[in-house]
Amino acid sequence: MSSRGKVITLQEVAVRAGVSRMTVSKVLRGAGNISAETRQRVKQAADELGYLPNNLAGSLSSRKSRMVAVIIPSISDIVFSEVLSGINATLRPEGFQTFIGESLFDPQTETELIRAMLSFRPAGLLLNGGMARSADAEKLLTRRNCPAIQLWDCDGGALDFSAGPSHEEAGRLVANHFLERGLRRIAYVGAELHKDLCARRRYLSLKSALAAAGIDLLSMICEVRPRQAVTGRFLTEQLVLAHPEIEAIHFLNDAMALGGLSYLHQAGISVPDQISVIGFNGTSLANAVRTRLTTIDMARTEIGQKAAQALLQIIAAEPMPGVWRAALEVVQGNTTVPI
Amino acid sequence: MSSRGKVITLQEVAVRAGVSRMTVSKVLRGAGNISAETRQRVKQAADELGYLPNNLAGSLSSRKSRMVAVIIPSISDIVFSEVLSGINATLRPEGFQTFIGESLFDPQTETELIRAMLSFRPAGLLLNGGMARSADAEKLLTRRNCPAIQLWDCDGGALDFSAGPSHEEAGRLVANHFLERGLRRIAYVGAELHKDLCARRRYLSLKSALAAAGIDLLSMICEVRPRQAVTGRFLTEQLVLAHPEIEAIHFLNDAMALGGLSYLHQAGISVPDQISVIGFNGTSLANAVRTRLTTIDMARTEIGQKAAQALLQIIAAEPMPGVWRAALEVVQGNTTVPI
DNA sequence: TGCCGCTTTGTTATCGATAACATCAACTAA
DNA sequence: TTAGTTGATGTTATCGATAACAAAGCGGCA
Repeated sequence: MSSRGKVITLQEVAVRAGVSRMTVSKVLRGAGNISAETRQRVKQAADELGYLPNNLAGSLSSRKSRMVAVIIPSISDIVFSEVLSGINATLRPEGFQTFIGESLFDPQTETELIRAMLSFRPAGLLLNGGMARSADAEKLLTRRNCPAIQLWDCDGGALDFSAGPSHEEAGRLVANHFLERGLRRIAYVGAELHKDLCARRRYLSLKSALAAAGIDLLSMICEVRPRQAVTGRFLTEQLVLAHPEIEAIHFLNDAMALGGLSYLHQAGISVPDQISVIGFNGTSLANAVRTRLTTIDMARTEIGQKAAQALLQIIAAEPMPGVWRAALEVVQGNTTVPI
Repeated sequence: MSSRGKVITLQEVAVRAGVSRMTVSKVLRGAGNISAETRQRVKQAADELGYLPNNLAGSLSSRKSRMVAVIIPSISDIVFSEVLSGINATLRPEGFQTFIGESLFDPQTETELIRAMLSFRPAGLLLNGGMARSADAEKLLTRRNCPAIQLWDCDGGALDFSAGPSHEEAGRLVANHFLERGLRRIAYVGAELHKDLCARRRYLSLKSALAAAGIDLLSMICEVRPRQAVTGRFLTEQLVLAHPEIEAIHFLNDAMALGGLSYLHQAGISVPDQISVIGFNGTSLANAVRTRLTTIDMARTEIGQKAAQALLQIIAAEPMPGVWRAALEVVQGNTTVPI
């Protein structure tokens, strides 16, 4: 906070409008009964002085806030931008502002973010599920002073509500998709599963669904490279060289799948004739490039909406613990054969 | 802010540790001279009670804050995630937390975000350049109570510092790249230029550079569709059908370029033999799919770093208006012929 | 012995708003 | 006329921290 010019407070506005601080406060919040004439005078004074309310003082005093804290693992993940749209579309009309923090899947960073955001006494906290959470973070959440909601995972944990897909279901859908097409030599390509626990659950679910059908899933997982296209490409190369017999690959997400496809094409491996491919999270990109990737899609915007609606309800009334489960849909592209 | 349990304040910690509020405050901030023994006792008390500082009160009283507000147009734009990494990498070690707001290129939303963030009296404000800014927003920025820095555009406006590429230069680079290869029937494909003023400047710069060479740029611009792959695909189709003579296309960004390439491939148009293509913003994706897109790259992380460093300096000392200009580099892919 | 200065801790006055209640005028109803 | 309402505005006491200064304890040194 640098010292540029004098800070305008309610007091200055009050003096200029010839009323008390309290009256100015009421006018600007639209509270209480104030005559039209006074209201007009106050507004004009505030405008002329360029008054900017100090939320620190306001929220401290009223113990209320219109700020909603959202903490997501990665802002570059296309996934979250759609969830966020849903959140904003629901909260902004109600006068709430969302402030976003990015944890980069790092528990330490997430903990500090939770602490920083809670210390501003927000109206609500929206957190991403499927992250390894530190003990400190858990403790902070226990002592939180606002409702907290889990996003991106319908398995709610200890929070007040959760909205997202079932990652177990996603794994099973992939298994079925491959099995229905008679594919049996199946591989999984992923990265950073120790960070992205949702992806990990999909992986484990796929693995056990296949195991139930007597199939052993081959895994190509790298914990140190990012969950991105380049990594998908690299791991696919490793996979194909080591296991040329593979018939199908499921990738952690669409970005990695696109990377993998780029290698398969270059290596002259035909998709889906020789190898079938499924990604996760239908993104606009996945359907606009040459290959239309078979993927699993869901209503991401709606996840955000449901989460925000739940938050509003919890703020208004009291309880409403619960879950909203996002429907998953396999989008048939041309990287697996249609049935 | 819901009423779950009693809120723990400095007072409760002080009582439990058998000291005054002030002592607790000093211990937890690491300020003043406090004996090791007292420090230990206070820390333990705070920990046992699960004390969470109230930043509203703290910042109000000290008129200092460790929060930095960042407002970006779109979190899904891969571009900003890298800039943000640079910002966080620089600010977090100094104990600052960044809170992000998303404006979606909407001036009204941006204005409300600026207002909301400034009303929390942040230590600094990082804004994206190249947005149409409302009069209210300008007024807020004039009366701001913290340093403000412009990102993503080295043309700083009225702010304290700016870090980013020169979009004029980018347009010229594209023009030269095409001209050097003897291409003369050139088109531009973009969207939402009334919102993304940086893109608009690149476009205008390209257009005038070509005009200087006696070439009339053909424009395919849609103001209502999003700046994404699907739009790139759609507009490219329109373009090619209406103007089959086109030899080169520059796209607003890599995502749109990938969409366009997908159409060109499907239509059996060979790249770069029949049509050369250049995108903007080398993204990891652009280099991992089948086609290696020729694009313009820059050190995005460094933009964030420079902006954050400038902020720290301005916070510490007083002045330091200035500019940091990000170097641009044409990355040769296989969508234009090498020279 | 008494004054000085250092370390450690406490006191008091804010920061800039809002909640809750008080006040006062005008007006209504009995 | 007089009490009772209602509407419009002001007063006082917080909210939970920190700044700035005051005070107490202690040893050193002339």
